Amino acid sequence: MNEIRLHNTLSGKTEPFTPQTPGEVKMYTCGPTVYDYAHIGNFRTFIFQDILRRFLKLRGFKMNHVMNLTDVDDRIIANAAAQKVGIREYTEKYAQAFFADCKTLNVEAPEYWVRATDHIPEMVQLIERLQKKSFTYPTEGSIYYRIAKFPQYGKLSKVDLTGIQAGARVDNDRYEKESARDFALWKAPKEGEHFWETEIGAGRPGWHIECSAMAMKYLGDTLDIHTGGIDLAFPHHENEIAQSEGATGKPFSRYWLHAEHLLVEGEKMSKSLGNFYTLRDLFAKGYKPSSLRYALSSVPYRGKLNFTFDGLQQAASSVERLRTFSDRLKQGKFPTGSNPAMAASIAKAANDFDAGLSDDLNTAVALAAMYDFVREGNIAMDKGEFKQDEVASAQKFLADFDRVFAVIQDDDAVKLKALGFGASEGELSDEEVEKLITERNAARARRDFATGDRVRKELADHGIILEDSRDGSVRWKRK
RNA sequence: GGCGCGGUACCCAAGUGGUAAGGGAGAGGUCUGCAAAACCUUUAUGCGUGGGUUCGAUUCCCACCCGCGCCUCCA
Repeated sequence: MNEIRLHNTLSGKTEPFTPQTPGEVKMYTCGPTVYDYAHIGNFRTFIFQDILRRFLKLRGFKMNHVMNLTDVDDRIIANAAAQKVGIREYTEKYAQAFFADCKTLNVEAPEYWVRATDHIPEMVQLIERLQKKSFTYPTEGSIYYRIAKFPQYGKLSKVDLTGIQAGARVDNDRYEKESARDFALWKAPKEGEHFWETEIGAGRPGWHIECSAMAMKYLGDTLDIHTGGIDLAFPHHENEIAQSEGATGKPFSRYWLHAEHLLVEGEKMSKSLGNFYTLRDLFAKGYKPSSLRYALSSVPYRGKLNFTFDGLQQAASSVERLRTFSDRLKQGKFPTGSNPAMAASIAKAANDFDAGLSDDLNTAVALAAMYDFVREGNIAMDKGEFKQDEVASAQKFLADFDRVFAVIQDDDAVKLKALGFGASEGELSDEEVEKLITERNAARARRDFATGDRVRKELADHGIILEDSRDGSVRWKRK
């Protein structure tokens, strides 16, 4: 067990991680705004936080993890109005799609999924607390946060407020603010917009207040870890800090972790460049969920990830290598006895794996540890030197690996089918495959290789790959 | 302009003051009836460029070039 170290945006340093309560981690993740399907950039961040929570769980921590769905904002209000449906109805579709996408990518459900619109009273209460402490001021029915009252503002993102003039308008907000950086806690209703009637007036919440209110409701005043995409550090997280710490006077989160963005083919992903992808776009092109998960998790979270289709293909090959080895371990017949060298190799790999992830989730190093073991394991198996006594510990290591990376277990076809992909016509059933393999074996037994190869070709045309092994048995898999 | 990130082989990518992990791809080979899988060899005397510090730098310092992000909604 290596010391877990995480890079804290707050300090700008990589620090040893210890939760407030031993053995238990209070974590909050800024989830998606459900106004559309989530894209691969979103999932880079969500897979990062998933790997973090999975690793912490592997290390024995009990997770108390909250993830929100922002289901009220300008885009949602505008889109729902355009479609003449309520915002709940509008967002429900995308919320369900998001859950399905998470499931498809093996992004674990947090302990709590929370929605902004289910927590209006909590937000109102928090705003009232801030009002009592003079952190707010009203303007034309809206309520703003007075940043001048919170001197530490900027400590997370290191923004420098000098030069921002009071009263300046830096956006097209039509309400008057005392200072340009002041932000809305509560927005007065606009004509025809959805609004809530509350103790602090009619209106709807500003964007930042939901996270403060929900995080503190479920996790208490001080969280252990708060995660999100790098773009959220400012202003979203900075504002969360201002709101929460303004109200409680206590640190809001002890560690802040931010995932870098991804690029697509070296460029910023954007709809206008035509390089904007949702999961469904990729699955429709025939890529597998496991390939995407691998591609998005193999580059450590703090660096930019250049997403390319070539990279997706490479990821598919890498996953295949792991799966082939895993199958070999499962199906192989190993000689009795033990092999101390192999036992040592497994132990070293397991430790290197843990050391990699412990070092601020260095997934590249963790993967390298696995591949080192795969190579050594294959060599030993080829020589018949992989013994029964090591099977259990090897499988344990693979299982632990997959508790974090979650790519070895092969259920891509099932996942795709659930989303309505795959299941291409002409797909062979397992029985049909087995029948053809039997046919081929018979042909090979009488050294009729022409027939045997014809059957193999037929199977290949249906996406079935055969592997003849030395003992005469045949392994097969779907491409 | 302010703050920040990055530039390592064909591609992805880790990394350290002492001479470059791992994966993918290509080439050759072993095994195989042939494949597939696996394994072996091979592909950076060099880690954006130019200086400096040092016995020694890819790793530290300075300058410069290039790409990118945030500063306004954004994972």
